[in-house]
Amino acid sequence: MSAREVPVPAISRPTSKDVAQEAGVSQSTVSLVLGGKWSGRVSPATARSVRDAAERLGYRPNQAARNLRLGTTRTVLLMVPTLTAPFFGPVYTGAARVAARHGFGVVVSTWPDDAQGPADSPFGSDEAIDGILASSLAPDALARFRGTPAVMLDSGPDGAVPTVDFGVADGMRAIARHLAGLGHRRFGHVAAAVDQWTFRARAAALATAVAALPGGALARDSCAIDVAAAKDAAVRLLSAPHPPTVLVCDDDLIAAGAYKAARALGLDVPSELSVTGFDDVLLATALEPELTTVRLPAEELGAQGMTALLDLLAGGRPAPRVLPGELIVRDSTAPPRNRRV
Amino acid sequence: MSAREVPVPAISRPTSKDVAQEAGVSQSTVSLVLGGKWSGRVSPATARSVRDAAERLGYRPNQAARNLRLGTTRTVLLMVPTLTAPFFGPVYTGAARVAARHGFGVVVSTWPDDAQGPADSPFGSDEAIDGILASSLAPDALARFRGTPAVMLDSGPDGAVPTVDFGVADGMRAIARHLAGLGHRRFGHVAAAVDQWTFRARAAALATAVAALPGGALARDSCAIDVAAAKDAAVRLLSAPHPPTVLVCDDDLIAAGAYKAARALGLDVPSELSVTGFDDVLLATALEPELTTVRLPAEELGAQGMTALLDLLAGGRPAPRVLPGELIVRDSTAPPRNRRV
DNA sequence: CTGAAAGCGCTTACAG
DNA sequence: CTGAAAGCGCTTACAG
Repeated sequence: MSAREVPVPAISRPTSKDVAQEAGVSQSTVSLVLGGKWSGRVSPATARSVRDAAERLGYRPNQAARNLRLGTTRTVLLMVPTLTAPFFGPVYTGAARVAARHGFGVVVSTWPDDAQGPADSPFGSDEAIDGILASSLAPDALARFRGTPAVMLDSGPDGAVPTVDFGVADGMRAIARHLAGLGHRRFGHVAAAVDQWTFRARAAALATAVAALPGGALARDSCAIDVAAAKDAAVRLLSAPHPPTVLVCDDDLIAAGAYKAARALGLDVPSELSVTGFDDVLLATALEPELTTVRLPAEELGAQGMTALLDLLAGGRPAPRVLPGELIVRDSTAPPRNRRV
Repeated sequence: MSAREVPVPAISRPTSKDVAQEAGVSQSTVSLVLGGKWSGRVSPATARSVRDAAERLGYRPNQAARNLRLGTTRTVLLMVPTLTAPFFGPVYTGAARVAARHGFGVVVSTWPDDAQGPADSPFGSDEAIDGILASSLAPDALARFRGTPAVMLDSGPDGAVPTVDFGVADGMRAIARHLAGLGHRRFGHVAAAVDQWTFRARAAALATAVAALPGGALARDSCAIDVAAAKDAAVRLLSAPHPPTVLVCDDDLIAAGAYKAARALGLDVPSELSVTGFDDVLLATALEPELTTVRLPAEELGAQGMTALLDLLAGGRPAPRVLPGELIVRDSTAPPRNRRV
């Protein structure tokens, strides 16, 4: 060994060419075999030797080359309003599970708070995606993505784009029915002050249900999806001349705020005030008393949405889907009791 | 127009070749200009005309081609134990924010529950990543990624891999100090039954702090990070002959379980039992009374981790970082009161 | 200051 | 049943 020897080349991953050489076949054969398109075109013996060679070398295809050749990225963008709300973790999980099964990856992006320039686009590798899954977006948030195959989640029916939604109206009706059955007539709606289809649908369903109830009355106040803001809104509702006997909340987190309002006002839940939530996130069972709410299958939303998007990408025309919510009765609802006004 | 005309080609995105033609220059010039490497090599006038042409055509470079040529994917994998825990949303958010600023995307993967075969690998596009950010993992979970640049988050110091951690021991000491100052001597530790560095560090710090306290006594029970399991563990601790006057919980969710145990046993928090949490997730202020806990800067963990990984990818050797937690005193802790045993 | 050419690693007609 | 060749859209030496 002399000091003059050539520098060792950097270790690099084996390519299909290396596998071909190792197996003593051509690159085409390797591609056919490893791509699963060999039957009837390559002899079983050759196929086996290719597989063995690939295994020996630890070969893994270069995705960038594959993508370039195929004109696809096998990556999908999931766009959500925020990742800090406990609701979106499961949505991602469901979407990623289905995607992985088809060799797709999922990148998440949160919708930028401000309409920043495209230079500050939420995803660095701009446009390196095959499709987009947009969840719980404001009305025309999708506008700037025209051209990219998209499926909308939890954003309401749309003529132009395939959708997957929750049956929130049914869920709200189930709450109203449960409460009416308990004897409630004076409802307070602590609504989320968020311009999304799902909240408009909840408000409309509740209003209709209460209106259909003999003697039914509904007061509404709205707030950000935030414990402190919800507490304030609930206090306002409960301080009215003829206060509601139940607070129907648009979200479990808002219900937590309603609990605080009740406590501040010296009202026991549920004997003096019933409270309901929506979503059934972890918080619902962490609260005391445990919260009556509507369970929304968030993971299923992600999974079904991804299934629809994959279908769309394959040239299909997926039908709109609605996933039913489920009323979960726990300990925060009870018959109303007369209360000093 | 005859019925024989050739079918219109599918609309396809413009390439750098199209831009070159539009601007009347070569593809090389386009690449130089758009890649920002033109100064001193291309005349300002030419550069301008290239930019204009790109703008007119709405050109956006094909990432797959770029990746193939450059041998990089500009994608990083964030691996977390679960996405349903409220802690990881912010970690992702912080990581993605820094990544986007450098033109990188972030794919998330949850560590598979079971050691499934590589065929069922968590990420579909196996290996289409430049690096990996692994958060809160069990000891040798990273083993199968040897070869890929990695940074470990919240997994404890490691000789081989750059790390970013929380100062959990300091946080636990701050809790112990706060409690000791209030007069507590009999501590109960509701520990997370999870084999992660962070929990071992918390347990060790608490044990040391209590041992250093004159008259200090510590009992420990452990449970899954789950409200119901935590309640059971707390009940066990509180049913001992000389029960603790405070329950130090490894997680805010566990603290919620402790609240339930207190309620079931008829103990008022904080007058008859103090409770502390860890993390400061949303739940901490949703509970009644609001929880004294240690805030862990989760988003900052993601951001610092990504910064370290980018540094590593650029050939640097990032130093280990420790992010301090902050004791947040709320209403769940008070001086102990004698209690019938 | 600018262009022609090579090559990243795949997949897929096409020829044999 | 198998191989040689083209080409996806970039970037970067290299020549001029």
